[in-house]
Amino acid sequence: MPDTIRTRFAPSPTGYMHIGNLHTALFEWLYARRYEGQFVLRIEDTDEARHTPEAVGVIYEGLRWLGIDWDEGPDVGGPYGPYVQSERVELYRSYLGKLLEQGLAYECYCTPEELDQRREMMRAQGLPPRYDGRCRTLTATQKAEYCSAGQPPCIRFAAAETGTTVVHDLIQGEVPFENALMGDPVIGKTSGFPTYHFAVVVDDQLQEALGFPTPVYAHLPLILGEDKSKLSKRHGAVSVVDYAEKGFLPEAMFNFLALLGWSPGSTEEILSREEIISRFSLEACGSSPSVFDMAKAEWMNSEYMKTMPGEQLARRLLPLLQKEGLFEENPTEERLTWLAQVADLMKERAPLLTTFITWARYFFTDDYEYDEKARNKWLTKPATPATLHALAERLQVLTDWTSDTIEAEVRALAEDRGVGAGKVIHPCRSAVTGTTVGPSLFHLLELLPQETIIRRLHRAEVEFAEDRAAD
RNA sequence: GGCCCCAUAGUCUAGUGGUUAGGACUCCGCUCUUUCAAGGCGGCAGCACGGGUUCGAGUCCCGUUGGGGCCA
Repeated sequence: MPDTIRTRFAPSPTGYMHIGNLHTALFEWLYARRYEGQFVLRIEDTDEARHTPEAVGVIYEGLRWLGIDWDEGPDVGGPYGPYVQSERVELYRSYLGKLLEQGLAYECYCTPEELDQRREMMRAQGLPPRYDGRCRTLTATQKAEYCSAGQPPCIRFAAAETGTTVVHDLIQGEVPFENALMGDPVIGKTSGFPTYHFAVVVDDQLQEALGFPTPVYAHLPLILGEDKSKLSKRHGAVSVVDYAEKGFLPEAMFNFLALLGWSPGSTEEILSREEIISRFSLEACGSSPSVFDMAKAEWMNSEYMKTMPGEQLARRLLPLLQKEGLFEENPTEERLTWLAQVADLMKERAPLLTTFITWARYFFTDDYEYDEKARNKWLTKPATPATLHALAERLQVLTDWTSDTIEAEVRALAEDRGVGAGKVIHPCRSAVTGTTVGPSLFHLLELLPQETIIRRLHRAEVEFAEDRAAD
């Protein structure tokens, strides 16, 4: 075991960040933090065709969203830079050259068509389709011929043809590979770029050349979709921004992902970031893939929302509300305090920030729908318009707008009419919020301006009185 | 197709030879409340299969099946 743990996360900048990649990054980060080592970010963009600066930004954002920081990386630098592979091509080229010189690699002039054809033949014969190594033994004259024909070679590694290579993996155990089964892998493309595999190996092994111990691998199990196949785009939301946009709190996602493939060894489920770091270990990581269960992820998110102070929750809600046009761009301190009160009142219910906003819409606008249950069960009842009218008249004259005074009026009205309080409460809730569910009615009324409530009561009174007249 | 890894309820998992197999999500009841989408209480449901080893196997070994990964 090396004295200093160094873990590396090496994503390709593909323009979006998969939640499975984030899971991998999290575990590597946890391991580094647990043992006070370094977490290194390296961008693997040797696939020249597809890297853009924005795509690298997506990776940064995904990691930052979850609260993962890196000790070395393209933007922060570090002693073993550069940390973007495309900036290291000269380095890889020099290693390719070295291998060629030593006869450990050779130039291969086979065309993709020829290779395909031969693979097909081998398959037809029931043989494993692997490169037959024919270019290994090309003579100088043959090479010259190909060259003059203008055909650029790729470079292959002359792999051992017998024996077994054993890779030690901290999670998967000893993983032996039969050398005979593997063809000579391409390590340099015809374009002169190194292949992904070669670059990775050079980068990892370079640490050894620089006096670090041989890198040790730990292959984490993958995340699967609900149908148990590898999580991919067709499973719907898989990119990190999708979860952020859905309204997941990063701390909840952190907790949830940590528990996917790792267990603290107890029955605790809600664990803080610090607890997770201090209790993390590779031994406690499972080695079988696990399914991403959205229902449980939402449950965990709701747990975090419930325990979060309203003030803090309000800050998370604010940008989403503004985006929906439900909140002003430059709110006053007073308005933020009010939002915190709304958050406290509603946070028991919603599983996500977005559902919170949907469910709490009536706090921010008069523009909400009456849902089916509110209409059928209360609003269209014959007595309702009169009840709403009477309630509005009583509430209108209140000089002190608090849940207590409101409750007193509501109950007094019910008593006057000789009905249970529910006969006033339910129509009122339906009229003022458009729905039959929600928090304590008197507390929610208290948080809305008196005139807003009066207006909404009258509006519903008129609308449903007319409704019946039209029938 | 070859090689490797894995296998506890629908899902995430605890469990390292002797447990009534524990927890959580989901689902379903009941209950409280002015409502539930919240709270409280309860329930359904699991060691993939077949052989061994052992006094005794979820736990160890072999095979089968299934899933996943890597290679091509």
